[in-house]
Amino acid sequence: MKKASVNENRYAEIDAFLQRCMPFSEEELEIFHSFLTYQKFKKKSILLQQGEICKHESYIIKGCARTFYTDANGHDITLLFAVEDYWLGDIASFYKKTPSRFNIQLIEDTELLQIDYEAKEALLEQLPKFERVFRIMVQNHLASTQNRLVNNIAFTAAENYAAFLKQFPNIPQRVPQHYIASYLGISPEFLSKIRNDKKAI
Amino acid sequence: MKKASVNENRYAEIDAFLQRCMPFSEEELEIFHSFLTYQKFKKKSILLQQGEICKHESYIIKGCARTFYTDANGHDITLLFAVEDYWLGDIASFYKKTPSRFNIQLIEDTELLQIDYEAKEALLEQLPKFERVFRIMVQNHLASTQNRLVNNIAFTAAENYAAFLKQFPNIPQRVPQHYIASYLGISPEFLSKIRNDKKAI
DNA sequence: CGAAAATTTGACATGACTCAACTGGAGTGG
DNA sequence: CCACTCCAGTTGAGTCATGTCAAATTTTCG
Repeated sequence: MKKASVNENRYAEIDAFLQRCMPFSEEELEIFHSFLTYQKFKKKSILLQQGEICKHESYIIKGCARTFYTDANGHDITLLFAVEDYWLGDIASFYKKTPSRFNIQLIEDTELLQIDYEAKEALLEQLPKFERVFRIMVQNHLASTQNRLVNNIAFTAAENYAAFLKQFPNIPQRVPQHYIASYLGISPEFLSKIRNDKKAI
Repeated sequence: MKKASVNENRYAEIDAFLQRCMPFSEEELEIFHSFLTYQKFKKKSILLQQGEICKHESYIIKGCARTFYTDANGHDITLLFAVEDYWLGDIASFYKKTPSRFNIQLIEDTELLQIDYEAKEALLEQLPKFERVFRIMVQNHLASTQNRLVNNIAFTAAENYAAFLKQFPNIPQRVPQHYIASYLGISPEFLSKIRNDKKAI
């Protein structure tokens, strides 16, 4: 009895996520759940490695991860810090089965709900409504990536850092500072100096 | 007779565009066409102004445009050069009816097929297959925006310029050089210097 | 507690910007 | 069709933002 209720809870957040896009019946949600796999991973696990095919899209129930690109000199560029209620994956790799452009690494112990390509296609076949859910998700992701691109070009590192703190006030407590530098596209040393300058004012 | 065939031709490219996503019947295509509006615009027209609501998504049959953000200092950042077979719009503004983040300006006389919000929703209602088409379009757009973000951070301006020439070999003949600088996120003077250095080698 | 990792700090190097002056071509009105 | 203007592109000097490298310090975690 108790166990069953724990298992149901597993889907509470993702169901709420869906309902924010459009209404779903209990039955539809249950079909949806049947395509998902629940997985726990330890902190520092690599969920996806640059160059490999991205096999899953993953919804974060609990935990924290970052998606990043490693360039030829071994420098990272962080594309995303993902926490509860975010999705992880390299969309291009997942759909085209091309080598992934990014790494995904867990920053905390993390619980995921995963869906693989075949399951996702089957879900979309059975419940075409989900096309719209995923379209909306991607649209939002695109809009925020466009904003980042513009900000990165238009503003100084200090301005971008201030905007980051405002937009993600809870991220700095959860991720090391040099990852934030890598998100902003600056060196860790320079971020340290920015923080110091700010304190002085 | 002749006129009819000209009108049909109007849809040749966009139909091919769709068929590259998934198969469509003649009938489905005709329904699709019925939601589109054909429009011609003069060079230098402003299709969308930052701050206004984006009322249409526009497919380019013929012509050239750029999407750009103007920052507080009046500097432009070009997000996209769009030519034949591209779509234009500010996706966030279009769906959420929020003020547009970007300007869209035509660089050449341009022929478009446009769809507005109501028409798009009606199309999706009538032919839910289109959810998938638009999802795929947005996914591709997201993937290329992610790549741009990474390149912008990871590479020097000279490297990004070389990559741009490789990826879009025909754009430089169609758009002024300072727009390319604005796409790369550098000053026009600096692009000029990069070009000069390159010649010297 | 000790080792390893993260952060800070400072000196120096460099990529990219600004400003101003100059050149050259394209469009326009007389 | 010429003369004029205006905008795009180039060039150079000086400056600023940010990077690199190395060393010192602090924090984290086994």
